[in-house]
Amino acid sequence: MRHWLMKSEPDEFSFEELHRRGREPWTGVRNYQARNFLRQCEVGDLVLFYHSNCKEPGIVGVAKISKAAYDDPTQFDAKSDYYDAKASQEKSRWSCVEVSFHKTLKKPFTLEDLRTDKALRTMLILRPGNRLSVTPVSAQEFNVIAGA
DNA sequence: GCCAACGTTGGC
DNA sequence: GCCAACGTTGGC
Repeated sequence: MRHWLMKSEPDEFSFEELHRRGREPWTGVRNYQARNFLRQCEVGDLVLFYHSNCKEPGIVGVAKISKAAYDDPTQFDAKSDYYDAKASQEKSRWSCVEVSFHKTLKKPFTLEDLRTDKALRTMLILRPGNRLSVTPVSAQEFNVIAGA
């Protein structure tokens, strides 16, 4: 089993919203590196859910991959913000997964906490200019943040 | 709203 | 294939 970190702007889609809905297709990823990570996701993998672009950026909960990668339907939808004119049903460019609510952290693990913890120095999310919305996380890093 | 650090696009 | 221009992300 692998572990991941996924970013979302709470104004767009928050962890609380995922809690209410139970499960949600993770669509709209339009970066090749992030897409390739999505394609490596397997059912049962655990996901750190990170809130970005907000008052207190950080990890607020854990989600679980409930469906492995499939063609992101928003790429074919001309009305979608994520429409990609260069994609077609025959030539899909983008993938999505489905995530499910797993658990809420008792206390958010803030960006400041991430930077302070020596065991987390190597996390991709902390690299300057890292803007990937999906990144792999080691089991050790995962456990530091979300407990055993 | 600013700006650094990217990724993408397209002319050549 | 190079690279300048442009767009986006995300912390502050």
